[in-house]
Amino acid sequence: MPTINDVARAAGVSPSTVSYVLSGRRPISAQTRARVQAAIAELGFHPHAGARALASSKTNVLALVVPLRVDVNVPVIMQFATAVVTAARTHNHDVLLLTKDEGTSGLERVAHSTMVDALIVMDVEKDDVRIPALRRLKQPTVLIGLPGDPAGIVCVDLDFAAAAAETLRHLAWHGHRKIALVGPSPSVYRRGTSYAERFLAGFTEASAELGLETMTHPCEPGQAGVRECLADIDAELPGVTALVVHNEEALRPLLDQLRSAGRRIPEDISVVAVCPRDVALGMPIPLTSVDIPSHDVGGLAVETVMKLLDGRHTESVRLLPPTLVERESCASPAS
Amino acid sequence: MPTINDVARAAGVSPSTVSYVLSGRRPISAQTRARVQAAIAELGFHPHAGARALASSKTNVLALVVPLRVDVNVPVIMQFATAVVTAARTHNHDVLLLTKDEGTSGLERVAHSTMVDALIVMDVEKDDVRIPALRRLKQPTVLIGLPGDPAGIVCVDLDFAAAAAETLRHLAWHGHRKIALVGPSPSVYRRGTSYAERFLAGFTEASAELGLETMTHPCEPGQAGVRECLADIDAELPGVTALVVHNEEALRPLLDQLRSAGRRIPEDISVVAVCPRDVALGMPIPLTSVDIPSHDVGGLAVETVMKLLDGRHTESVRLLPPTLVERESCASPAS
DNA sequence: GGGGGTCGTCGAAGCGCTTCGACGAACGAT
DNA sequence: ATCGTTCGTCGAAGCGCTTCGACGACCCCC
Repeated sequence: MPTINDVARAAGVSPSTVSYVLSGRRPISAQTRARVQAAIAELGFHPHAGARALASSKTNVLALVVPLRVDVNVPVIMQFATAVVTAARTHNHDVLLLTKDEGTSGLERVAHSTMVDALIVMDVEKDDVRIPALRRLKQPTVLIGLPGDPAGIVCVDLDFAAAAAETLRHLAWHGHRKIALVGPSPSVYRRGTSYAERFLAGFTEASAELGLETMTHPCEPGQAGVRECLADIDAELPGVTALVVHNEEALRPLLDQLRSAGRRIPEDISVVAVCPRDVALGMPIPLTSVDIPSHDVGGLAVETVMKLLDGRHTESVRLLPPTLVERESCASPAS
Repeated sequence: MPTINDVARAAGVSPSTVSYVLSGRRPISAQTRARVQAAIAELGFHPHAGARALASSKTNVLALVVPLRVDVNVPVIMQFATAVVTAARTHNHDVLLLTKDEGTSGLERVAHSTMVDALIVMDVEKDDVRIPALRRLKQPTVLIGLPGDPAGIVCVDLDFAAAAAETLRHLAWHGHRKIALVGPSPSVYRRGTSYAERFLAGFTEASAELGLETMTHPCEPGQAGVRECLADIDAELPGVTALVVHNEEALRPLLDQLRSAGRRIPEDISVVAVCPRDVALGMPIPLTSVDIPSHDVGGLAVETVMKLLDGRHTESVRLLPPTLVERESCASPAS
């Protein structure tokens, strides 16, 4: 592996000049620059990342903390991750992958040992134990999600409360008055997962504002969970004409269940999903849905981190507005 | 951030002694070690990763290259990734996430700049353009998959040829003679994806050995693709009594399709899937399947990398034997 | 035509760690 | 007692890069 000294010698300049060619931090004459660049190309020189980090205190690496639980939506996580990696590369950064199960100590390890310049943390809970630790780090951090107390930490996410309101507005506009929310599994609520609570709160509030008759029900995974959930809904809110489904895994069995009960969509019951676009499109009937824009959120997280890294100011909480797209799962109730 | 010098001062020893306490590369008296460790704990010292990498030429970081295509099985990839990260951590390594779309240059970038000690590359194709580049790197590499010419590179994977044979043996044992393979989408074959070809070859060979009447058919994603695939199969191999499905995405629509055509599983038609265990279990009927042990393969990849890193020898191709587990989707044909 | 700037380049220091050689002390064997 | 070892520790060199201050050369303006 050639070093910067080899390049300098080959180009007949000093190592510092090579460095300045690379960084552009000082003016270098066109001829010199050309010679240096030729030498770099010829020798196949790549600066040593460790040496660079040591000298400049910059690693050009971001940490990305992903959950690896199974009850959480794998494709969504994957979309976030690829969005983050792709966006990071456009800013000349690489991504170090951490799993949530290392908890606080994992964050501290990579931060204290200066392996990364900044962190992006997914799957945030309401009273996330990692938050106090994150506040103490010298590296900037961006959360994907919204903890109970976001003070001192920058957060980005979809505006789930607005998303909930959006689904209800749409259904109300179609004329629905009795609407049930099929939520995530109870374990998600139990963990205090941020997006679940925000969606629930938005749903309840919008329901009151619109004067609707609604109920909410978590939904265990699997056929059995869905069956039970639907039964409870029918018992508690008889004559329900629309379902808002904020549970990607339940979606499929739920549609199956409705079909085998002879309830047609949208003739007998309307459904609005909250899920990634491709999931909504991959169902037997294309579902009217509020998109979960993993890609945008991931990209925004990276942009925000970059802003923080070069000291620019940024708002501390940034919630993306939801967009509902109409497909084929909503109609006016038969009445 | 305290440095090794701060620790040395606090413990009343020289920096090199602290280093030897950390690395254990020279004997240190119990008292000294205790004092040093106390100082480390008190100051919250973490060695600077860059400095360490520079001095020792070891980064304790692995690169993991994942595909980010959409036609490829997201949950499987995610399982690989988490298995790799988890296993890497047990060896005190972290994982840098690269996407396949950076191609050869991404590999060269992280390798030449000494960001990683070794690489693990997923989603290998038969004539993968990255292979020659990988051979040239000074860092050891482990492929998950099997290229056409694996010379000079270590590979680990499930033995897909054996897996195919296993499915046929099982179905033959049940008395099936007419069996069709529902394969991955044509684009997967077109790309020369290693596992698809190996499964196909194993299927064809075992079919001949067992004297079965079989056919194979790729399957486009989506309901339409499945419908077409089934129609072709019925046309080409009338009276087919069993299906081997090597296409995770097609699985669900395929079952739907069979059901709505009034073909019961396993009474009218048997199905063996090749997919991760949880996918097989998540279907309306628990499917008899050959497990794709992402977790084991990921773990094995890391173990292999570690072996290479400390100079131990390792076989150049390691294929895990498949295991078929019986569930409820196979029975003897009505005859 | 001399003073003040800017431009382009160099040299040296230093980032925080590992590692090698050296060296005194302690110890067992003769 | 003496010599050779092993044990435990230290000092210094160096890993490859960035960055700061310095310094000619050159240009512009009064």
